[in-house]
Amino acid sequence: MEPKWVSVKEAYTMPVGSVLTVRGWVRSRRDSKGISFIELNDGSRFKSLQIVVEAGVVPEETLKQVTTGACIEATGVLVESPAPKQPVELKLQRLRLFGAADPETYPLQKKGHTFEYLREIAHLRARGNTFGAVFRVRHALAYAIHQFFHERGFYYIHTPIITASDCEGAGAMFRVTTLDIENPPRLPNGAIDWSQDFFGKPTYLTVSGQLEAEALALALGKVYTFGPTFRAENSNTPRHLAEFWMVEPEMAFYELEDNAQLAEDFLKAIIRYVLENCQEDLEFFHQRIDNTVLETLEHVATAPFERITYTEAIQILQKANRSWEFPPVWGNDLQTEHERYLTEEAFRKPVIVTDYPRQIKAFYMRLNDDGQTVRAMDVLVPRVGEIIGGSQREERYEVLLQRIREMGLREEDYWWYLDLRRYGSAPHSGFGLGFERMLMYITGMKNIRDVIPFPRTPGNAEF
RNA sequence: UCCCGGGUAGCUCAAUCGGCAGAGCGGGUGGCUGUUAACCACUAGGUUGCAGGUUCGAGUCCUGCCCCGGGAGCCA
Repeated sequence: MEPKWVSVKEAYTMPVGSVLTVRGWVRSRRDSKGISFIELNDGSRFKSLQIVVEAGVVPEETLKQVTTGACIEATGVLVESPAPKQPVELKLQRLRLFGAADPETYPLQKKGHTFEYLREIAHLRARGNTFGAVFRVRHALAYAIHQFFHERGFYYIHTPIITASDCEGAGAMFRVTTLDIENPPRLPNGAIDWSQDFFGKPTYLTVSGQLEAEALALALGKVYTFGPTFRAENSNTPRHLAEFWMVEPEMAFYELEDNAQLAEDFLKAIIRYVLENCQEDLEFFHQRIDNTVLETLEHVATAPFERITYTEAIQILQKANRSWEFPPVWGNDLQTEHERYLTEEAFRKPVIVTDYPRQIKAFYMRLNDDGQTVRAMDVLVPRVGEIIGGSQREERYEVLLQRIREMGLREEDYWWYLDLRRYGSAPHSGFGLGFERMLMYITGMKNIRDVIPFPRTPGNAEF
């Protein structure tokens, strides 16, 4: 009978004496006289499995090809390791080479590389410690998000990727077209005739599924989306991507306070899940990437978030004994330096800021009775800044219509969105979480391009 | 898009005032009975981002462009 093929992760749980087969990629090989050691990693966990090759077990020509990056199958007996660095190791009986990796050209070395360099070889970087850990945590976080909402009675819905509304105010959009851009059909006046395009009108990649999610929330009660989102802004920062993933819950009958409470419970729950299920990877991030990660996560998972209004935030900033590049003034949006001060210095924990001036927020946010502020909320966290943005939505038809008009938006583009207020309207709220920003926060990674497998940024769509 | 900083061997970096382009790691060869970023010896490896200019002479100075990073804006 063939020995059982197991993952490295499974191998570590099997009893000494088991005969088994593992398959994976060689991290390194160390030779001594008459004995070789292979570090084999298959991505199933952070730790590799040490394979011991005694003289004569493998032909020398084969062993020579077992270099960093090569893919092999190893069959042998699990034995206790005499060395302290690993409890068990695999004493090799049979080796099969799936794919060699020419050491003269293989771009990954045993030793560390800069993240900038690894971005140029994104197709290979997941084979290293850091990116293997990032992508395992990425999976765990996605799973935790679905689990959180499912357990609370939310439905996972899918909103369109292609949209015709270009006026949500969330930034520049990517156009989607099948027209011949060298020679588009034109109207008599020379303008491009979009009625001949695939959808009969100009279309774009979505910047948010929120408006459609509201429609579903006003039928199913509690829903959420978790999908790709696109922004064509020429943003060149460690916190922005042109293509990123966003989680957007939307709840009927939730007011702003319920929304904020959900956001806090949500962040705490998904952090707790990762703390409990990704210990080995998190320890790596703590040791090698950011030595504050573990305390920060433990703290956020337990300590209550701070809640202040925008007006209170401005007062705190104005009283702060320090100089600002942009002095805080009521009516202006909070600058990055302001957000960082609030969350990193004033409170040293996540802060939920609510009730922003109406002029600086989107048309769909519910107007407060003061007529000056809207029921918006941003969740700010140390180092990353704004990680969640949300609001209670304006459910009053007349007020919403007036807001659309005063923002200079075209009423006819929002006919169905207004319909939701015309027929069976209800108070409702929701928010958006930047999935990659959450991953940055959890892993301590400093650049958003290093928490997504193949980042899309201005000038870069390789891979 | 704006403001800074950078681009030299496969990788990470050094090169004084403008004067012979170097090191560590990685690779190759050999050695070493249990290694852990193994170790020891030897060895190969260069269009100094691209295009011009100044100069007896440019990695170094000047101009333009490209790319990368940090900060800002926009936002999640």
